[in-house]
Amino acid sequence: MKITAKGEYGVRAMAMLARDYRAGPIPLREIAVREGISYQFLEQIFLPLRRAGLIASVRGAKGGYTLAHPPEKIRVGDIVRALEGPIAPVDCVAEGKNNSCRRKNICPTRGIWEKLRDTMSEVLDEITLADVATMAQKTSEEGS
Amino acid sequence: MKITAKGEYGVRAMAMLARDYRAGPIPLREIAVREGISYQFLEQIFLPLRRAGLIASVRGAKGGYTLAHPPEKIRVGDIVRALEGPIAPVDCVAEGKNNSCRRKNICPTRGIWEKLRDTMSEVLDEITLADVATMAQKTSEEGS
DNA sequence: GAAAACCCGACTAAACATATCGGGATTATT
DNA sequence: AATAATCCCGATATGTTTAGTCGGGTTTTC
Repeated sequence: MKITAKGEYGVRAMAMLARDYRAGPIPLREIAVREGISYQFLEQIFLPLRRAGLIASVRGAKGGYTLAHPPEKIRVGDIVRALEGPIAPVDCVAEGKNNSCRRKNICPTRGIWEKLRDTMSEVLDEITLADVATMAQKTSEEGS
Repeated sequence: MKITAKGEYGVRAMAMLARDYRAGPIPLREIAVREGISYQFLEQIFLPLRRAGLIASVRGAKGGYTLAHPPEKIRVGDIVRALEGPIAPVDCVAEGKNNSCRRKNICPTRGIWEKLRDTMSEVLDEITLADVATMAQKTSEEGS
């Protein structure tokens, strides 16, 4: 019932891009150092994020990555889906895979997983990167 | 973001025990056959369920398993926790592991996972085995 | 005492997660 | 034009987890 390191790192990295939005592209190496994540592993994470249209890249010297949209337009659910695939507690109720399970009509537990899937999606789609930035703000104030 | 086969099979098997509650102990072999699950794998699943006090076993010939409590007293969340451990999308916010993460106060993403964890717990704890039996009833009526 | 059933640790093959490696392509700066 | 910074990306390696098997034990009924 866990997301992978890719998902976790991806959300953290995107949160950083959100914080520094409009500051020009940030090189991946810097993100890796600041978050304490392997540079080469982060590369693997940013590839699908770019292909999903969540980030934009600038190649060459002085290049790096920026959010492809303002933070309030990017939902945590988008990031998780790009890195982990469709949200689903069990395969047979995966988002976008409707009606494929042949036991659909006789499976007594299907309803559980559908409800769980929908709730998980809702939570992750309700939270945008702008919200994450705000939450971080609040947390560090409390923390001091 | 998926539960394992143990969790899925466990919930299915418990749903069957709920349906046949008060019919005397059901042998594991029968459950395995009826659900199409390997008998030896099911054994591995029923051990933690018993240790968690969710099922009662009767040894010897004519033995088998029954729910340890009425279906309406057993929550799907109990089953999942017994088989998968604490509910948590990431380790650092695992149920029962409060305050252990040292980045707790500076982590901008912690709030996401806490909210997701709480919502997942709520959903799974809201559904009892009695509800699952009812849902199955409804589903098969629609299906025909 | 034989058969039915639970009990339970140890093992294994395959899949998955978490990286690392090696090099190529693009662009800013000098 | 050369250099350095940076993204691009397939292949490989390593470790862990999952899903399932094996082999034997214990308890109880008939």
